[in-house]
Amino acid sequence: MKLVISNSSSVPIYEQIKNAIIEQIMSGELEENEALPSIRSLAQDIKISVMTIKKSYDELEKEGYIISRQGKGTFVAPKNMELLKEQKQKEIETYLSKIIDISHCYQISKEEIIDLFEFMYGSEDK
Amino acid sequence: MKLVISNSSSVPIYEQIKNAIIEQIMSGELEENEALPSIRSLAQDIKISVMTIKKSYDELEKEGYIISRQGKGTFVAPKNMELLKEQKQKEIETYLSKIIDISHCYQISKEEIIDLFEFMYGSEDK
DNA sequence: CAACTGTTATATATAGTATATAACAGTGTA
DNA sequence: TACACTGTTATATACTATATATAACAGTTG
Repeated sequence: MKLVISNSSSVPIYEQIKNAIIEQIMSGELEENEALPSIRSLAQDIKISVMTIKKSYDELEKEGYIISRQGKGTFVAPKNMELLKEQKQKEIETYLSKIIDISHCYQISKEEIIDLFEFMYGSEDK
Repeated sequence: MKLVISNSSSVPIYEQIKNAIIEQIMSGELEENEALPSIRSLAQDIKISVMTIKKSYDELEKEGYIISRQGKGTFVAPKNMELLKEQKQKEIETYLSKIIDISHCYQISKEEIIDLFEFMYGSEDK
């Protein structure tokens, strides 16, 4: 499993791992029922404490992305991705609404924001 | 001074105070050179530690919104339009960054978001 | 001097994050 | 059965951010 973790980021390591795994599940890189690396092997692989991996896996399980079975391993859960995507779309709408409020207030054009968005979209680390 | 502070919020209290004051400065509710409440009186008013108010004021001063004078008090800094613009720009960037994180994580394309933005931009009340 | 301002220092407490180590428990296989 | 994997739970330590409390210090004004 490929994971790029930054310990200088303000985003906690366990959350970086969590997000990276969600991303891989959403992209299909990790398929339904596929086994994730064991917490010990992943911990050793990316030089992170076992307990930190455990925390990531715990939250992923609580949110329904994966399923852990003692003695067997951890697996990608079957999931309705369309529903998840729609939920996240609503979250995006909330942020867009705030941006629109500000831009109206300060007469910032639609195009300016789209330009900024495209610039940031391209330059942000994945 | 009216301030609504939630101690259950994940946003630190000192930051809630900071944001509330910035908002009042930008809306004109607090005018240039107007005196802010003293750290002790504000602390007593909203039942918050003096040091927490101090931290809010310190950051506001460091960012150029207010000016503190030992023995005299704390005052709204002369308005700097560039500063205000930059503040709003940063706010927009924060929201865009969150949107980009989600879109990367959930495989939502740049175009989908731009389409959604343009639709919302046009249909929102002004 | 008294009563306000802000400033600085010290100490304590709690929560979140991260680590290390150890023991416990379930699964599969030689 | 013994072993080598899984995940689980518990304990301890450490660092940081946040928040509080208290005290002393310093400048301004009446």
